[in-house]
Amino acid sequence: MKTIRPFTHAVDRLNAAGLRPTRQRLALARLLFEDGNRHITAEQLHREATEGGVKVSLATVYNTLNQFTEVGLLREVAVEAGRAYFDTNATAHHHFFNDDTGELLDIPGDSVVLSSLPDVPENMVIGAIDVVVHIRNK
Amino acid sequence: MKTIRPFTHAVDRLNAAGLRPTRQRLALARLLFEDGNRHITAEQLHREATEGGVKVSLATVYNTLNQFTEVGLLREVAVEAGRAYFDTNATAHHHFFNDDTGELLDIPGDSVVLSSLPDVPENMVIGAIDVVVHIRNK
DNA sequence: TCAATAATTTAGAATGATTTTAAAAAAGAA
DNA sequence: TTCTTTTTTAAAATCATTCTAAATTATTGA
Repeated sequence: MKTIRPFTHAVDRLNAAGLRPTRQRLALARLLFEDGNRHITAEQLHREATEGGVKVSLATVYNTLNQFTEVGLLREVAVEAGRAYFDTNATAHHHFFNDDTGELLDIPGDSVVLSSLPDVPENMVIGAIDVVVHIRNK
Repeated sequence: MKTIRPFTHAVDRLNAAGLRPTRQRLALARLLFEDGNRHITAEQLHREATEGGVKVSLATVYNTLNQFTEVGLLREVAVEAGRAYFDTNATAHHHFFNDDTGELLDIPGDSVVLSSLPDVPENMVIGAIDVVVHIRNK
């Protein structure tokens, strides 16, 4: 029996996105996508790559995260001024943010629902809607 | 006829918050609170003060915004990595963010309602809930 | 295969926002 | 006043991120 696993391989994702599968991009894509959903900063990903023996510069990590975001492989989440988080789940969903630890967490499924939407100012359209639920230790 | 206007005077706000009403804090409090709700960055407030003839350093503007936030006179809103916005409406409410202009706007009244809340992870409590509706020109 | 061309990576400099430092100035208490 | 504490400040330091220009790598076409 064979399970359908779209984009199992990093190289497929890159090809589908029209990005050349370079050594660095492949290695970063593997770290990002091969192990379920992740929430990560550029520094964190760079450290992880370096510790895993992948030689890649911090500038390339930034470039790559931004490129992946542009083509829709990642979503950038704003939770704190000063730090950018990237989420490997690019579909619409919301987040817990642990104010104590700085950890970002998906809010599962539809457990947050916006029951009404505001009137949007004249000549404007709604893009993304971000809900961040700040949590801390009891 | 006399309208009840709590905290009309900056000095009252500072006293109530236990902050010494220094020249700088008073001037900044007036700019922030005497003219309806505002959404402002440190740089913006510093420029406004300077242009208005108030001599205050950028470091003091940062200090003051952080102190006001600590005592609950302001609320910090995270909409974009890299820039901190401060909102003079410290009560629970939500925001439009204009991705084109970087302008932050209150969403009026109860026009956004969260109809259900997610289960919070073990031993954690919910703090603030931030809803940011990104908008852009049609 | 071998240039020629184009895209990518990189180290390091530059930028922008914010914080820290240590000293001077201002405020409150005695 | 004078003493003590708090606040302000300029300047340096820090942190995240982007830019630059050169070196490397990938792709294309003969």
